[in-house]
Amino acid sequence: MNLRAIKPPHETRTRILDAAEELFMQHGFEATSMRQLTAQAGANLAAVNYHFGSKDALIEAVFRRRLDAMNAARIAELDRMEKDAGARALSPRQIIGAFVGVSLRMIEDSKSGGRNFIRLLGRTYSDPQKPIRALIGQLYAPAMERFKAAFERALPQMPRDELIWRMHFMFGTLAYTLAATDTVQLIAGCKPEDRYDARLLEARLTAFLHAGLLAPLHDSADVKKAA
Amino acid sequence: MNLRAIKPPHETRTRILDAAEELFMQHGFEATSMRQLTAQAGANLAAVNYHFGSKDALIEAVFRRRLDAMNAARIAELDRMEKDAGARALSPRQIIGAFVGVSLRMIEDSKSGGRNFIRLLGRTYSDPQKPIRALIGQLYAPAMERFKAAFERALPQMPRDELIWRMHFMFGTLAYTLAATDTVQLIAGCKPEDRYDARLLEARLTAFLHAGLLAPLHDSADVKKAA
DNA sequence: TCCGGATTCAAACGAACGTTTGAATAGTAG
DNA sequence: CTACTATTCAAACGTTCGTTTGAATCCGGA
Repeated sequence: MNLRAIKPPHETRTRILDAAEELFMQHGFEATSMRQLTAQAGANLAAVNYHFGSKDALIEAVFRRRLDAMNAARIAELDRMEKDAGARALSPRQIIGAFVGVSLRMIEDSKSGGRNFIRLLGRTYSDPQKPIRALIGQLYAPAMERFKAAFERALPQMPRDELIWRMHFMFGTLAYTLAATDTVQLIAGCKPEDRYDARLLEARLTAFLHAGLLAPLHDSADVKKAA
Repeated sequence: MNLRAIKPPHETRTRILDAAEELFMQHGFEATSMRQLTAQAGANLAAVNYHFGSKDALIEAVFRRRLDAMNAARIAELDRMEKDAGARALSPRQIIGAFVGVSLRMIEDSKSGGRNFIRLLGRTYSDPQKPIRALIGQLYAPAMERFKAAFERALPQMPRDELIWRMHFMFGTLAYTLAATDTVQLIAGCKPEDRYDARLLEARLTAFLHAGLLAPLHDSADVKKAA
């Protein structure tokens, strides 16, 4: 009977995913042991292998649970804005907003544990393990294509390869900002209480990314000068 | 006798550091075992503990070997430029160039293994292990202070906290760019042969960072609109 | 009530980990 | 050559890891 969804909808499964999200974020994948993880989830050591098959499969499940929905939300916001705009092209600022807004709104929701996931995600973009990055890349691919197309339409005069690099830079800035919101204290003794004012952070980040995306094109003189 | 510096100047030590740099970059700290590491270095398994004391101490040594020199080079370049400028203030572009130039020049040098280190460094900024990030932060602190002061002089009209965040964003963009120069292929089927044209990358990155740093200040209307 | 699949549990497995040990070797100063 | 220190080496240590096993327990449907 696959009616498990009615009464306890994978209660243990969910608790394991939540615990994994938090511990993976705090300590990383390798440094989080199954014993530590199942203990935090209030489950038996064997529960992970029973419900997910292996630790690697659990890692994948942690990302699939949230990332599909996140990227679907991004694409939906883009669709909605394009429908509202009718024939007019979207502004770069709107497109950026659709991309970073989803992440930053999730960071505010400390209830459902979305914050843990966002920080975990930011870390994982540059994870040394190739299969993990491959998974992330695969889950991101559809949204990436969609946003690339939107930017190309909004910035028809920008060379294709330049746009790709600027998207790369923007993506990196977002990833790092999400992953290392505590590192900013290293730059300055920043008061930690306003670290998570997501609206202010969104305004700051959007202003930075927007300006970077629309930066004047470097000319070959710059390249020669840098040599 | 501590004349070891004449004939074989810590030959084994150096080989271990080189191997560690490469393997840590490829697989991360935890996923790199001492057996794998010493095998690649052509040394005995016990050599790491003999020369460094422990695996953690080796990790620290890997960063100390390069990071002190890197930040000294950054500060020296800043000093030189300020001396050349005399009473005039440095331009933001010059300061950015001093910061990213050192990293990007190191990525070209595939001979001494600097490239491995740069990519390893980019990854480590967002390493989940707190002591590792603390070490990096500590090694970076002097240069960070120096650059913050330089930016404050170049941009006296910019609010202090805004500048800190923009430095944070710039730092993140650089870190991610260094760490994930292969991820750009996920955005588009980028030809891998020009991935490491460091001069072109420096021009692109500098243009992006410069525009982001000088972005118009967001006003409170943006924040309200984003809500 | 009793059955049968789903889930939980305690216990154990073999493998791999970082580290330690004590003997063997290399290389130099006296 | 001898004595001594620095280094290398093979072997083993105890621990922890992810996973497996087989019995115990839960629980809805006949």
